[in-house]
Amino acid sequence: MHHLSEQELIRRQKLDELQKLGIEPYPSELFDVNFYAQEIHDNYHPELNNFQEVRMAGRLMSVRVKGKASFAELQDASGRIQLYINRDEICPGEDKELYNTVFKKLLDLGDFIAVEGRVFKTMVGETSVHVTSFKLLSKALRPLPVVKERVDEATGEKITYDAFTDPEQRYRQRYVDLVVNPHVRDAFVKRTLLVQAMRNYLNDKGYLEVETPILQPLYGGAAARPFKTHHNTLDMTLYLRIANELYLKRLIVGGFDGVYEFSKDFRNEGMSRFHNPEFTQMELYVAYKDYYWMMDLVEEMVERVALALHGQTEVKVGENIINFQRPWKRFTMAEAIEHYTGFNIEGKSEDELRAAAKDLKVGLDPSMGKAKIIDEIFGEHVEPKLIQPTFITDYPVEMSPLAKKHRSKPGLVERFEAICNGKEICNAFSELNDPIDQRKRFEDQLELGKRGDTEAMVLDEDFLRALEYGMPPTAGLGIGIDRLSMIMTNSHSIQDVLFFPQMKPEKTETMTEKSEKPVE
RNA sequence: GAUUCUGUAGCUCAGCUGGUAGAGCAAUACACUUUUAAUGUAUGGGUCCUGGGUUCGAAUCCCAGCGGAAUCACCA
Repeated sequence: MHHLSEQELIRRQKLDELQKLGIEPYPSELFDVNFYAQEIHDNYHPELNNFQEVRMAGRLMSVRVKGKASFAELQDASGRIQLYINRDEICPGEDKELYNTVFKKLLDLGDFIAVEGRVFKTMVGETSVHVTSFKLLSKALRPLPVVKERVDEATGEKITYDAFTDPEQRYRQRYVDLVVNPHVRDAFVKRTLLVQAMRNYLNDKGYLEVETPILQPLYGGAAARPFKTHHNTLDMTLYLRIANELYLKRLIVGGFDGVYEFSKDFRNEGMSRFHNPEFTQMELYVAYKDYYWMMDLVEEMVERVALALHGQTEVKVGENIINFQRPWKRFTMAEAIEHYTGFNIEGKSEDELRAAAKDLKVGLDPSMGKAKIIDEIFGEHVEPKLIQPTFITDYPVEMSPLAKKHRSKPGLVERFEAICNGKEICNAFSELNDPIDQRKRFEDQLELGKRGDTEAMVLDEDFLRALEYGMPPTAGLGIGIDRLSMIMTNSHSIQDVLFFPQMKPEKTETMTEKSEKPVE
C-alpha cells in the first residue's frame, strides 16, 4: 500500500469513529432515489410547491457550516444541487450528535450520502433541498481535488479555481477526472450519443448489426502492423484484428444484404494525439450498391449525427466552424492534388512522381511504390487544407487492394474518403468482388511486402475462396468513431474521447514482463 | 524515434545569481440558523520524481534514469 497522507489517515480514523457510533460506512441495502438534481433545477417552481418529498443520493462536494445550520452541495449523475441542513430539524430532541458529530465532523467531501427532504428556494434564490434526514452510503478514504467555481458578476462567465488539469493524472485516474470535471463527462456522453445516432440510422435502414472475430489467424482489411499473440491449445499464432472488412464481406457472400459492426481494432504503430493502439471503427457493407450511393449515405448519416449532438449541422472545432449540411464537396484525388500543388498526377510514371514529390518537398523512402508516393503528396499538401467535409474520390489501384477497378478510369479504383478538419474520417469503396483480380491484388501486396513495406497486406486464401463462390456488387464503408468523436466534441486529442487511453505503466515495479519483439 | 518544455503539500501553483520550504483551496480546532470561491481566528501537513556528482552547503547547478506534455515524422 502507498504511504498514507495526513488527510487519508484522518479519514480512516473517522471510519472507526463512525463504526463506534453504530454507523455502517458501507451499507448494503438499496436507497430508492426518486429525483435527480437536473430535473429539480429544470422543473421546480415555488408557487407549484412541487418536489416536496425527494430522495436523492450522490457525492458531498462542498460543505459550508454556519453554526446550527449548514449548506452543502450534492453531486449526482445529473449535476449538483444545494442542501440545507438545520441542526434542530435533523436532531429534534436533546441529542445533537447526528448533526454536531456525524454531519459536521465525520462526513468528508467525496462521501456518498443519501438525503430526504423538500425542495425550496433560499433567500438568495438558490434552489435547494431542505434536508429532513440523511444517511452515509459510502465513505471516501481519499480526498478528491477540490475545484471551485464562481460566476463573474460583471461578465457572467464561469471562473474555475484550482481546476484538476494535470493530463497525466486525468488520464490515469479518469474516475477522478469524471467526478470533478463536468465537461469531460459531457464529451463522453456525446460520444455515446454519436454511436447511438449511427446505430439508429443503420437499424432504421434495416441493416444487421453483427459481431466478427477479434482474434484472427490472418490479419487483413487494412494496411497496418498487427498485434500478435499465441493460442496455447491450438499452438498457433493469432492476431488482434486491424480491421473486420474481410469477415463482413464473407457475410455478404453468405447472403446478408447489409451488415455493420462497431469494431474495436488494434494497430501496432505509433501513438499520437490522433492514434491509440486500440480504436473504434464502424464498418458497413451493403449489397447491390456502389460508392456513389455510399457517399450519399455518409453525408446523411453524419449530418444526422451532428443534429443529434448539437441540434444543428454546424459544429465548432478549434478555430473553425464545420458545417456538415449536405451536400458535401466532391473532388477526385487528381483534381485535389492539382488544385493544391499544380501538379497533375494522371498518367505519370513512378520516376516522374518521385521527382514531383521531391520538388514538393515530400519525404519518401525507397520502398514506396507509385500509390504510396501519391498518398504522401496528398497527405502533405492536400489533406491538411480540407477543413469542411469533403469527399476525395478515385484512388490509385495500388493503394487500394480491396477496391473495385474504376468503371471508366484505368489505373484507378472506385474509392472515396471523407476528409474533415484536415483528417480522414472515413474510407469506402465499391468492393472488389472479382476473385481473379482480388488474387492478383494480394500478390502485388506480397511484392510490396518483399520490398520492405511492413504494412502490406497478406494473402487470405479463405477470403478468396469466399469470393470465388460469388459476392454481389457491394459498397463498403469504414468510419473512424474516435476521429468523428473528436470533431463532434471539439477535442484536441484522442485521449479526450477514450475513457482509458493507452499509457505507459505508472511505476517500474508494476511493470509486467517486458514483452518480446515479435520475430518477423 | 527527434526536438523543446516539465515533475515542489490531497489539488492549483510560487520559490531570483545555491544558504535546509511558501501561498490559496483542502484538512484539524473554535465561533457563526438562508450561505454559495461563505466568513473570522488558530493549528498541523513535504522522500522538493529517483540515483549519482560538484560544493562547507543543492528544490535550485551538472550527469544518468523514470514519468508527463507539446511539436515533428509513419499509421485511422
